[in-house]
Amino acid sequence: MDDQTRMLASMAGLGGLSQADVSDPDSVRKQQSLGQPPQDIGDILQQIMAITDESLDEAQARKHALNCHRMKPALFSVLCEIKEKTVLSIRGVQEEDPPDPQIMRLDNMLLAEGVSGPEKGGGSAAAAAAAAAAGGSPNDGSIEHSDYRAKLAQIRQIYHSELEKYEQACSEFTNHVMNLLREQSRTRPISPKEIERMVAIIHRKFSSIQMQLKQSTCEAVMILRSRFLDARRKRRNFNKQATEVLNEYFYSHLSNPYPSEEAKEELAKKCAITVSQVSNWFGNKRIRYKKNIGKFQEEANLYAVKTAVDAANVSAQASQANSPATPNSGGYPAPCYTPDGRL
DNA sequence: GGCGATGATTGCAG
DNA sequence: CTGCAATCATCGCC
Repeated sequence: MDDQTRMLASMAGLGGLSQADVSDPDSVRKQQSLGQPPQDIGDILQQIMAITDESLDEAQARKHALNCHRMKPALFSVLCEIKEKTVLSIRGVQEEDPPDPQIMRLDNMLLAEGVSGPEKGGGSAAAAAAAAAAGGSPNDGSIEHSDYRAKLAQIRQIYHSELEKYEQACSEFTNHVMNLLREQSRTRPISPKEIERMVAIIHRKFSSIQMQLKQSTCEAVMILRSRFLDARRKRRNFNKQATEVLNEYFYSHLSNPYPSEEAKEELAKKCAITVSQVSNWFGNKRIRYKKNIGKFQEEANLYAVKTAVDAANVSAQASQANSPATPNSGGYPAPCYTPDGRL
């Protein structure tokens, strides 16, 4: 016990004590017994600060001297002994870290979105499923789809390159620390278990950084999805032919512009849009027509003429003049040719 | 960029 | 559920 104390005391003042002092522990004891500290703390600090002014060679020489010190093996064994005792208490603190549920959630989502999974298939499958769920129109679906995939691939690429960078940095840092610890284990006792623990700590730190990366990647994917799959955002005007077909039907049924389910299906097929899009169109058209008949007058006349011509063609073929196809009783007011555009 | 047109959504009534 | 009315969000022209 007394020997150990003496040795530790010498160790503590090693930097500041001369070789003679160290080799004579009694001198330290004498100092202590007189109520004086082994060495003034200011001196020690000065010594430490002085190290930064030393050249690397000097430091190396000092280190070498320390390693070759004749007291070194003895001190080392004492430190090992003390370490052995303290490690026992540390061991209890060690916790087995279970897989973080948040990381698992993020991983699952990235996998489902095809960001972290295999290169092909996953992403497009997810996009296809999402597009199907959104009920995208068949005509522009492929364009949207490829655009979505391109963006997703971009996110995927950034994610993987960042992940690789983090992993590389992690392993580099781990190696560096391990080398440092191995180097230090020559002068102080460091068990493999401790190195392992340090590596685990480093990995935990890096995995928390990775989690941030995963989190922001998930956010990016969510934003992408909402941008591309929100039907309102991906609105495309119907093509000219589709609008013409719909308008033709609307103005030729102005008295009752409510297509039956069959008529809607027929129109949907003709226009290459969905039935609900046909319903939307008619809903919008009715309300907008009613709100401002004047504005639609020209259009209405155009289609009235068109249907009349069509009807005339049909009747000419039948060698019979029929009435126009526009019945007009009890429905929306039909347009007329007033110069001020009012009815 | 402003602005009207237009397809989609939402909330409500019947 | 359907239709209406208001509103949103984007398109496309100037």
